[in-house]
Amino acid sequence: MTSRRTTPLAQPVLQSHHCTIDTRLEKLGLVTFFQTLDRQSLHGVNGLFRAHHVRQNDVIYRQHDKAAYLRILVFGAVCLLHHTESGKDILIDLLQPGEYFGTLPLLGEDHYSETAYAHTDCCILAINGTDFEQILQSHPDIAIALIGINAQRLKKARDTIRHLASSPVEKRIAATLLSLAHKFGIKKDEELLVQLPLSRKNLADITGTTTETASRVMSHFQDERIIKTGRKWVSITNLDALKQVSEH
Amino acid sequence: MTSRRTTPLAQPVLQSHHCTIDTRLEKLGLVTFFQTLDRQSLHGVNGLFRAHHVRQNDVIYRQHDKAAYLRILVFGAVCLLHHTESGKDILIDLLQPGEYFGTLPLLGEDHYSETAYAHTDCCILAINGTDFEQILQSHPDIAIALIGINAQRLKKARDTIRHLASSPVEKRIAATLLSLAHKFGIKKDEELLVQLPLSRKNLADITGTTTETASRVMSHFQDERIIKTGRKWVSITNLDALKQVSEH
DNA sequence: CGACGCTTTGAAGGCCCTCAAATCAGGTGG
DNA sequence: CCACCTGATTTGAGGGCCTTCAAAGCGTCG
Repeated sequence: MTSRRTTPLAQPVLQSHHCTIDTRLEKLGLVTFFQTLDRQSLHGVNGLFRAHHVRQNDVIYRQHDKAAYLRILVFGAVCLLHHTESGKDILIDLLQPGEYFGTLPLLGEDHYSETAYAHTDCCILAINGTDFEQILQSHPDIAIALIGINAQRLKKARDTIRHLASSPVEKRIAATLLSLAHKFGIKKDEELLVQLPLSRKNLADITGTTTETASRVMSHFQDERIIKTGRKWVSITNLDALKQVSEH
Repeated sequence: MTSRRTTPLAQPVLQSHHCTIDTRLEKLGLVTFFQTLDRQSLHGVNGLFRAHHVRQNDVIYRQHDKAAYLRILVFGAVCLLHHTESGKDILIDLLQPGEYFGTLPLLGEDHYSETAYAHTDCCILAINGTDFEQILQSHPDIAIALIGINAQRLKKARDTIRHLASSPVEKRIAATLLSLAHKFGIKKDEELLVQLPLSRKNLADITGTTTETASRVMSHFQDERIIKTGRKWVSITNLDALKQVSEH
C-alpha cells in the first residue's frame, strides 16, 4: 500500500466476470419478482435481457425521455433523481445490485419521471416492453410480485413525505443514515461502514435540505461520537444513539 | 329553500340505489384495473365483493391493523391519513368513487400503513386476499393494470416529496387546490367548485403545514380574487392565476 | 337562540436557507 | 515525492419563512 488514500471505502472495480452468464442468472434470481422462477425459466428470461456497462456519472436515462426499457442493476450503484424547475435536485433512491429501475408504457408511464445515472461504475441488464409483457402474461406470479415491490416503494415514499412534513432536519438525516446503513452497511471492527460514496450534497438531496446544513448536522453527530465521517464516506459508531435521534 | 345554509356544496345523501347491482357493476367497471373485463366477467368478479355502508367520520381501518381487505369506493369520499409519533397527521389522499384502497398480504404489505375513514357517508366494496388472488391469477391483464395504477400513485407521492422539499407553502397549497379541483371540481357559473368538504386543517395536513398558515394563504388568495372560500369549501375563480402561483 | 368548532388575526421566536469565504483532501503532473 | 489545483467540506453571519401560542370572530347545527 503505497497509496495515500484515507477513505475506508472499498473501491470495487467492474470486471468482465461481473457479466458472465452465471452472474447474470444470479442477479436476475435476486430480483424479487423473479424469485419464484426455477433455473430453466430464469435461463429463458435471461435471453430477453441485454447487458450494458456504464461508467461512473454516466447518465442511463433522463427525466422526460420516452420510457423504453426496464432495467436491472447487476453491479455497482445507481442514483435516481428528480430535477425541479427551481434547480434543486431531489435524490429519490440509491440502488444496489438486484434492484430494478426504469419503466415501460406497459406499466402505466410513458416517460421516465426521474433521471438515472451511474453513481459508481455499473453493469445493467435491460429489457424492452414487448419482451417484458410476454413474461408478465405468461407468469402471473411475477406480476403479483412486482405489485408487491411497488407497494414497498410507495410506502417508502410516503415515509419520506411524513418525515419532510413533520421532522426537523437532524431527525431526517439520522433516519436517512440508518436506512442507508441498512442497505449498504458492512460490519467493520465495531463500526458499520456505509459502503457507498456519499457526499454532503447527496445527503442534502435525499433529505431535502442544503449542503451546508447537512454538513453542520454531520459535524454535530461526529462531535457526539455517533458517527465517523470524511470526504464522501460515513461510518456509524453508535447505532443506538443514531436510532434515538431518529425517533426522539 | 328555507335553509340558512350558505355553503355552495351539494350535500349528496347515501341512498339504497347506490348499492344496487347495476351501480356496483358500473363502479367496478370504473376501477382502472377492471376496465378490460366484459360484462359477464364483471358479474363474476362482483360476486366476490361484499358491500358496506359507513357513516361520515367512521373509521374503515386503522394504521397498523392487519391487512385483510382490498376495497373499492362506490359512493362518497374516503380520506387516507398517516399518524406520526409527533402527533401531526399527514393526509395522503382523498378518494373518489371508482378508486381502490386498502391492501393485502398478497400485495406485499402485511399491515395497513395508513388509517382510512369516511370523509362523507360512503358505500364501499371489499374483497379478501384469497378471492383477489384468484382474480389476479386468472386475469394477468388486471395485474398489469394494477401495476400501472401503483406506478401513478408512486409518481404522485414523489411529486409531493419534490414539493415539500423545494416549494414554499403558498406554492404547495396552490398545487394542492389545482389537483383537488381536477379531481373533485365541478363547473358552476364561471367558477370551479371543489365538490368536497375541505377544512383548513385538511389542507394543512395535505401540504404539511399548520392550520393557521393554511388559513393565511387562503385569505391571501381570496384577497387576490383567485378563489372564493368559506367554511369547508373552496371555489376557484381564476384558474390561470392559481396555475401561475403553483408554477411561479 | 346558543354553543361548539372552524377560521382568522396578531406577535414572538426559532429553524433553516442564503451568501460568502476559508480550509482541506485527494488527484495530477512535474 | 512534492507542489499545485480542483472540488468537497466547514464555518460564520444575517435574514426570512413558518411555527407556536393566544385570543377574538363567525358560521352552522341542534
